[in-house]
Amino acid sequence: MSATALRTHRAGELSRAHLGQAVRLGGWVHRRRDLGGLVFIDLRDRAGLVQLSCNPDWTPPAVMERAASAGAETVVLVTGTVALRPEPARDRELASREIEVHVTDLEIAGPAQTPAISVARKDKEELAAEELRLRHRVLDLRRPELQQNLILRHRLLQRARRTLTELEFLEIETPILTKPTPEGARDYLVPSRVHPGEFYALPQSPQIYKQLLMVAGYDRYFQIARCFRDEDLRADRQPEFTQIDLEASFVSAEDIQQVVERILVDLWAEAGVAVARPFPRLAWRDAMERYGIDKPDLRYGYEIRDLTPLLGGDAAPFLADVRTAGGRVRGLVVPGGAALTRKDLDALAASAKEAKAGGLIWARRGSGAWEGQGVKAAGQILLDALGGREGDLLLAVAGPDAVTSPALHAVRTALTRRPDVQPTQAHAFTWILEFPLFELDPATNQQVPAHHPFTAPHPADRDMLERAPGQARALHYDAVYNGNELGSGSIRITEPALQRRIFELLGMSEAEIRRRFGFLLDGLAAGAPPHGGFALGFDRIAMLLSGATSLRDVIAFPKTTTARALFEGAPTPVSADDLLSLHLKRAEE
RNA sequence: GGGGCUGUAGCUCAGCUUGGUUAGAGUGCCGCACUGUCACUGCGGAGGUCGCGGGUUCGAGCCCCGUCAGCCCCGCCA
Repeated sequence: MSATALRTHRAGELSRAHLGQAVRLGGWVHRRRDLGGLVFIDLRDRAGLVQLSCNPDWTPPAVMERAASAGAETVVLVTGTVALRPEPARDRELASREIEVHVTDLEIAGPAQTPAISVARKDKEELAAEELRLRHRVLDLRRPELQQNLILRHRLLQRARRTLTELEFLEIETPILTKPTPEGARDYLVPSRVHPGEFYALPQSPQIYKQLLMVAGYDRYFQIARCFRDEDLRADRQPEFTQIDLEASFVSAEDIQQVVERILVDLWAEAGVAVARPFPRLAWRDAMERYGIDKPDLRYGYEIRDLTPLLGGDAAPFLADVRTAGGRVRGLVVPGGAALTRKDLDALAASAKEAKAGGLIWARRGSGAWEGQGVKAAGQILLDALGGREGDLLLAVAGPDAVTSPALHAVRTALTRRPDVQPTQAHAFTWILEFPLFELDPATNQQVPAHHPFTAPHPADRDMLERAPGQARALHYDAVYNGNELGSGSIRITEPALQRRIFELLGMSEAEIRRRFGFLLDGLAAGAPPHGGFALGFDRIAMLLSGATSLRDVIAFPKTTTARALFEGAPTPVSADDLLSLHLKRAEE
């Protein structure tokens, strides 16, 4: 399969099975070892490395000379014979260790300047600075690690396509030049040349299109969709990213979860990891109560408990104050945690304070005696009530849930990162169900959709929409893996009247609803089947499965944290003529 | 929008704490030698606007201010 007009094999494919065969290879000079009379070259291609052996016994003088002069990263075309290496010289490092290629001809096909960053790193040689790696991206992409990441990414994409196709999903593309929609993030806008003053937007997701495909009767849709959001970036966030986007008709939330579980199990299998189904399910409220976060890492224990009812009348006065103010005291038990040093405790307290907690209360039981801070009186009662044993540590935070949840999540995360802490399982998937339909935007004190405005309310909470919208649950579910949100989905609103009412609750006028979402409402009015769907963050999945720590290591040409492309140099200023033809004028400062 | 870290040879870094002779190391690069190496080895050599601008000082890689770039985090990302 790898044979072409110019080569018979890939270098990395050669093995003992090819002994004695005449081969022709094309690849890059990874390393060269010139012993004077002998020259060895490690030849690299996407399949791996093979050693080329140039020896006057089988290599003509002119070829010896060319081999000796081929610098790192030069592209060479090689003719030779696969041979067994001399016994003591067999290298255990290379996949093709037992064999080498006796070179009879070698041409320089693509001379290379001395590489600005090294592709063939020595043992322990540090990676070049990321800025240089991005600037010289072709060289960085030659590194076997990045090649492995992108090869795995390819296999994951193909596996997702195969699974979805087996499940009778149709891959349908949707527009990239689309209509600005008031989703959460800022849009990337594209000016129209033929319509002065008008703009397309790049899609933040194909959300409305996929719902309209359901209305159009396509039943099950998927797309490996590129999405664009003009927001500030992180290690796990790029301005353009890829989702495995899907939608299906005549389904319940459970149906969608089955499909997503199947995809995730197949993707993890593709990466060599077996995971069991079904995934555990956790209501959003319970996740917040037990872990303080809507994407808990279930590889670890340290569940959060409500200590408020356990506090007797002798509780410290400030705890009583918290209680009367409607807050609670919540905490967790660290088995064996009494061994933590004062410095460890200070570090944990710092993470709680960074999450805006007033402070971290602790109590520990050493050999018989109780020590503590803030809850001296209550510590023993609490630990006893929680089943804490000698050597255990109690950590607690007081205040409203909005304070204690993030603080205890931060404490719990800090605990799990301690080197002596072992996860109880390697791969912990979970579903988070029944998210709230709305949440309060702290900046504007306005009701905003927790997910997006097309999410259906929970049928049991339908009457709460008017009475207490903040209490209403949604048919919205997230897939969570080891504390990472992999994706999000929901059952959608299909009644035009209800969809209209949701828009109103979000503060939109009739005219605004018409202008922004008229095409969706018209679609729903055309006979909409019940439907719902999901979107998986594919880059993040590829990152987790390849063991990378940044999305940039699973994307061929990524952007920097300021959304710049250092390799090709985008964005870039355009000429006055270009602006003019787009009817644009640069705003004066 | 805010906070933090980093920026010295092609690359990776030391030097900065406490300002003072000619800014070092490893690697890469160039030259010479070398017939079984595999991080080849040995000898020799070239290579620096110390990110950029300004300031303090007799004197700045080092101190101060500003700025640019990369990375990490908060806000933001339905």
